[in-house]
Amino acid sequence: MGRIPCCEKDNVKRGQWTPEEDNKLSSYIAQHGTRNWRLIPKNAGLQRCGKSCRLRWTNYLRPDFKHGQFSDSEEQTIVKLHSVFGNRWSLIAAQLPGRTDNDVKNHWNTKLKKKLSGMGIDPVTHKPFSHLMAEIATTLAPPQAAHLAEAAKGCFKDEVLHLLTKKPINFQGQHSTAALGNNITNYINCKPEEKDDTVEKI
DNA sequence: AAGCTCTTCAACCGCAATCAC
DNA sequence: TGTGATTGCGGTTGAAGAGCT
Repeated sequence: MGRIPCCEKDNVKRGQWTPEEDNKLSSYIAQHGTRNWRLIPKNAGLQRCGKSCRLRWTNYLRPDFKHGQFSDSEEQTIVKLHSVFGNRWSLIAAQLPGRTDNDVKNHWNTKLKKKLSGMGIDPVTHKPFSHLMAEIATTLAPPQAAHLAEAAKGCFKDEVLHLLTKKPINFQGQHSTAALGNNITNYINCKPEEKDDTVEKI
C-alpha cells in the first residue's frame, strides 16, 4: 500500500524549468489563479506535478518575487528573527516582502551561518562560542579544560582560549536572544542595551 | 588547459497540518 | 467525526558555475 503519490511519476518532467514552461505556468495562473495545484499542470499543458508548479510559482515566478542580493537590513532581520524563531523559515520570510522561505533558508545556510561562525558566534544558540566554551569548561577538570582549549586552537579566537584557561565564569546573569521570549515585537522594540550585540556585529 | 573541489541555489522529498466532504 | 485530498513546510540533494591547483 503506502503513501499515495502526489502525481504519476512516470509522465512527469523533473529538473530545471525552461522559459517556455515558465511562460505557460505564468499565463495560466494570470488567467485562472492558483486554485487546485493538482489540476494546474494538466490544464496549463505542463508535464509537471502540481507540487513542482506551486514551488516554481512561489519561489520564482510570482510577480512580487524579489530577485537579487539580500540587503544588510534584510540580513539583520533574518538574524534577529532566527534567534527567536529558529528554523521557522516561512515565519521569517513573511517579515521580508518578496522573499520566500526557500530563499531565506538558502541564504542562511550558505552565507549567514558562516558569517556568524566566523565571528565566533554559534548560529544555533546565537551565543558567542566563548560563552559556550566557558560554560563547558566549568564542568571539566583543569586538565580536560586545557585539552579542550588545545583542540579549539585554529577554530576560535585567542579570546576563547584565554577564557578556557582562566577561572570558570558565571554567565547565568546574561541572556541569549533566544531567551527573550516568543514575541518578536517585544524583542525588536526592547531597549538596545537589552539586546545582545549579535546583529550589530554583522 | 584540464581536472578537481567548493559554493550556490533551484528543485525535490516526505511529513504534518489543514481542508472538504 | 472520520477520512481522503490538498497544501505548506523544512530538510536535503544535485546540477552548474566559480575558483583553485
